Amino acid sequence: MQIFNSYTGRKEEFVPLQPGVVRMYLCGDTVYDYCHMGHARSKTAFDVVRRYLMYRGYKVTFVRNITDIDDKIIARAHENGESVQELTARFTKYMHEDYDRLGLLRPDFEPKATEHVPGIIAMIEQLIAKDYAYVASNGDVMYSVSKFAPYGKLSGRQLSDLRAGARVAVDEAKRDPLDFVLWKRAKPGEPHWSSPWGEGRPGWHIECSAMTYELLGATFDIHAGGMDLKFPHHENEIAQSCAATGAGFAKLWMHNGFLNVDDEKMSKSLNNFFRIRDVLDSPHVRDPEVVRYFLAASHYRGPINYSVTQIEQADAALTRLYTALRDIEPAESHEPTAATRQFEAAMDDDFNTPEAIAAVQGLATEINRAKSANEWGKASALAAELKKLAAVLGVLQLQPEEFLRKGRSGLADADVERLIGQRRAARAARNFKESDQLRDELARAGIVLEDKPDGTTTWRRG
RNA sequence: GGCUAGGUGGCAGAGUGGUCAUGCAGCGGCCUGCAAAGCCGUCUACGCCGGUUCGAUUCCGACCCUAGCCUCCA
Repeated sequence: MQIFNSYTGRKEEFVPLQPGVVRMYLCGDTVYDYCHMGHARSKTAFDVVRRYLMYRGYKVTFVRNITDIDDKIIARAHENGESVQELTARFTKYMHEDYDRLGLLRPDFEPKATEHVPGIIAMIEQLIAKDYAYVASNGDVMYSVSKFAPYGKLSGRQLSDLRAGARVAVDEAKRDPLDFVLWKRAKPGEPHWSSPWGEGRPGWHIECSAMTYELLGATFDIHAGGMDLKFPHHENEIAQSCAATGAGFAKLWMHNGFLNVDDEKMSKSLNNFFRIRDVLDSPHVRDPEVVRYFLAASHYRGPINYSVTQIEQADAALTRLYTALRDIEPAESHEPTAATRQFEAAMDDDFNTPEAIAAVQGLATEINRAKSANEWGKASALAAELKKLAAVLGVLQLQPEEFLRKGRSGLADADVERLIGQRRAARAARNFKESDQLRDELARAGIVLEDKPDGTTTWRRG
């Protein structure tokens, strides 16, 4: 299996540190607001990575953190007139709701920054002892970037370039403008923990270093996150962890591309911001699997453009798969066909989900051919294969009729059945004028009818 | 300004030194009372200019354009 390593900029053969076991860390969210589609993209991309590693027989330990203390959280809690705990508990709950709806497998560990303060303090003490960190004049503890020679390697930057491009106002307390905060002295009224440097709280970057160390060890297999975290967050994690432990930290770095809207980054200021729950509740999304299909239809490292058109295309493509599975009972077991080989080859090549989807769609065509030829045993075996592969992408987990009849448009199921009954009577009487009128009426309500050779009629929401 | 990705047919989106991506949409056919679904067939491509090559969308160089990062951010 080849995986693109952001650290080296190359595809590399994946060899876990321990045979058969993969330890993986994904940067989670800061819980001060609802999760948006960008979060969905990143989490779904690595959910697919995790599922495929499991499909390949690895035992995967998957850690995704929750940042439940930082400047934005404190500011938002203050605005809302609620405590930090109330705010973060609420948005953690919403996050779980959204991620569960998206069908993300729950992490094996979901550490919170506030529950790992002792480990954070211990690591900062290590860094000070090894002279990688210092207590600044304002009482904050800073990481001294210039002490860590490989700084900038992950993001391909030179310290000199960074300094030249720095647009940050120079902080008097820092010895170098690129130094970053490990421990922040608490201002009055802010949440705080006792430390050797007085009452304060952790900086943002240190939590991931401390929590990976505690849960996965000094070195582990895969560290993943969004492109935007590459610098400075992941660069800083490397600096902290390697300096503190003297070991190698993550063996492989994976970064997902952005989710854009109208070819621009999604942002609140551009008013092109989409929450996960609003998208899942929108009329174009009959089921969250549509969103998963949309996300899997692009490669995880490239940019992806969110639009209603894209969602509709994903719905059409997924509808095709479910349509193929209609009227078939998937077999208990099956022999893998060329589609499985194509799927695995695609996924083995840095998780090429678009190519994997091509294999899945090809399988749907094979099923339809088998059905046309009345080869039901073959269709049944292929259906089992299709469902198994699709499960890696997190789709095709519903009963076909359940998916196809979902949707917000149109009539209640009972009304649909009643009108179909009337139409059946009209057709039996060869009153095609009336039967076509009934079909048109249903079509206007978003119901698509399909007459089968045996005289029965099935329906779906279009 | 520095750094990083990318520019593929009507739309979306893979990939490859010379033969098919895939889905949707279009067109022709089969099926159907007519449709729908399905099947068969089929048309629209590889930013621009050079170079390497028997042959480049694919390799190399220049150029143009787009997005992202350099500041919290998936």
